[in-house]
Amino acid sequence: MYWSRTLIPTSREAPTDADILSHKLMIRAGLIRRISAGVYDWLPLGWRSMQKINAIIRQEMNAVNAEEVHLPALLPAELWKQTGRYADYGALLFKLKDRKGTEMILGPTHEECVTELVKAYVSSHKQLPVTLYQIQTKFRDEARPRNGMLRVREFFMKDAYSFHSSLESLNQTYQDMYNAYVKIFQRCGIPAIPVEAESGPIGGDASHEFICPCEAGEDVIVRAVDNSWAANLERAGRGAPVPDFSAAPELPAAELAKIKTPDAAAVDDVCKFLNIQPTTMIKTMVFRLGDAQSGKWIVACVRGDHEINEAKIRRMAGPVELADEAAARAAGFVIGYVGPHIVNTINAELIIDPDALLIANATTGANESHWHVTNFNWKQHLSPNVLSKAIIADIRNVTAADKAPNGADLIFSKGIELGHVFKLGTKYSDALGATYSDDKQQTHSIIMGCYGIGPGRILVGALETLSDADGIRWPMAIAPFQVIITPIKYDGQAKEVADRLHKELSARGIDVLVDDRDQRPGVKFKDADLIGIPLRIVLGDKGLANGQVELKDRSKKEPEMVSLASIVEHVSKLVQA
RNA sequence: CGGGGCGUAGCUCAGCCUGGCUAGAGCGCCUGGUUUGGGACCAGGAAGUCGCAGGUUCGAAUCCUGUCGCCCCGACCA
Repeated sequence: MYWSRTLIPTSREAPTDADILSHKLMIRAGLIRRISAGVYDWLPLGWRSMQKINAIIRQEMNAVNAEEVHLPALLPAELWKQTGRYADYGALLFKLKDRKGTEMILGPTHEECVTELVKAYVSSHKQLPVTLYQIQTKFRDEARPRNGMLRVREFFMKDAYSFHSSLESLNQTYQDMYNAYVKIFQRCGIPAIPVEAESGPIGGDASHEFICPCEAGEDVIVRAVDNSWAANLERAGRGAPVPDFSAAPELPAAELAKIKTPDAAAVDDVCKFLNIQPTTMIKTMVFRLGDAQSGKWIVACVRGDHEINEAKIRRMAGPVELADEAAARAAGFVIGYVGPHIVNTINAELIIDPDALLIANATTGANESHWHVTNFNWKQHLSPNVLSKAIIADIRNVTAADKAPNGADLIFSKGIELGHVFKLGTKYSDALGATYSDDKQQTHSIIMGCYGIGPGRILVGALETLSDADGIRWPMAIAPFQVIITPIKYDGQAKEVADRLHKELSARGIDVLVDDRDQRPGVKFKDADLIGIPLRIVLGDKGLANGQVELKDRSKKEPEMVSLASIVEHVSKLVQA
């Protein structure tokens, strides 16, 4: 391709609304253009990279016997109502109606759709396992699109779905996919760490995320310093075992002492006011499981310096949400000043984090506005009935004071979620009635797995982790062009040579861009660095007079001189490498 | 959804507070010339519904009201 014939709108300045590095570079290098919040055009350069990423994904999916399909983005809402996800996704779903008034949605993912497909045609264990995948645009009406291509409303996603008649088969495919993911990210040339992950609203019981570590990322991951273990913060468990109730301190009976704490609801405020440490406080939060009528209250307690992990509470208690403040107040919870002993008088499930259990003579809310209590002890101040039903469980985020399962210290870092593999089980096949008959004519729900990758995020991850002050540095495998030919002046012998090299390299399957613009050399060099093509061949009069051209690796400081006679061979080798 | 900020030329922004000539600059773009190995220079030029609607006023980019769009922070740590 010739620069003058395509559309590569580079710019010296990034728009002010671009915040993170990858976003600035994507705009400046002319990869994308925003058309609306969280919706982007892919320009030729960006699209070339996306296609290369997708090609790698396809190859690795095909290699593990996954077969590509194309499913519609426009889906009947009814299908989603059957699995309950129409409600679960809520405002995140793009909803619309057709001319007849039928409710439709734009698919944010395709479990329902693909399960429906398999249900229609698969009925025997002999047809299983089967794995289908697709790469296409998905839609989510994000509350706040942000960070350029990182959180968008329309985006590409590769999602694969596997269907099985046994857990062994699911586990095998899960492992194949996991391995395929490792290969995909390696081939794309970007770092990706597999971490244990929460399966989230998608359901299921086991999952891993692949995280590209970088500051722009929205996820927090926890790793052992010796790399023996890594997990999403949502999922990361305390290294130490969970004790039972007998671990609570035994103390001589003491009265709860009320202390006035005017306007000090937050732990930090109380500590400042009373001059105590957060580690001596019990933080109590109220959650709600289910709706207003049939639901129940959940009271969760952690040590004052710890953060409650809602995902952990959900995992053990069901789909809880932080209580609506007004509703909780109406029920008698003095939000801001709740103490665990509230469960003596209000019927609620009590969940206690082990570290909160171990505090002796704790300070906590008095269940009365602007009052706290001290000398709180679990065994003394909870009624025996409540005490016998209380649950001790890990319900907090791990901290730097915790250890990995093998005892190693922990490192916390941010990262971009590139991909996610889940074992789904039968959530969707149950809901939609996707079943098979086994060899004894018994009917079972098909067991499923699902495996997603965000190709756009691979691109973002590459820019975030590999760029330098001059611009992008594409890994060879996903570079929009592998070679850029920069004639100092596109004229005379340089023009002849540029055209010939373009032809010869292209014939070898190499993607070549010739900068044929009538620009000063400085402009061409700056642009070449900005768009980050891995190899640059510079054609200057002096070199050509001696049968030499200059070869510059984007990631190296100095260029090398190569004879014109051998440049095609030389470059071909570098591209293949 | 809550809070904050911003919409003026393709891009970055000034002008607005305190209303008043024909709405400006830099980059980019077009023409001509000089240049040509790391974002050149000279001369000339094109390009703006000042987001949109309404209002106040003799007069609105500027003040008021509404509305749309965009960006940032927050949206569980009581």
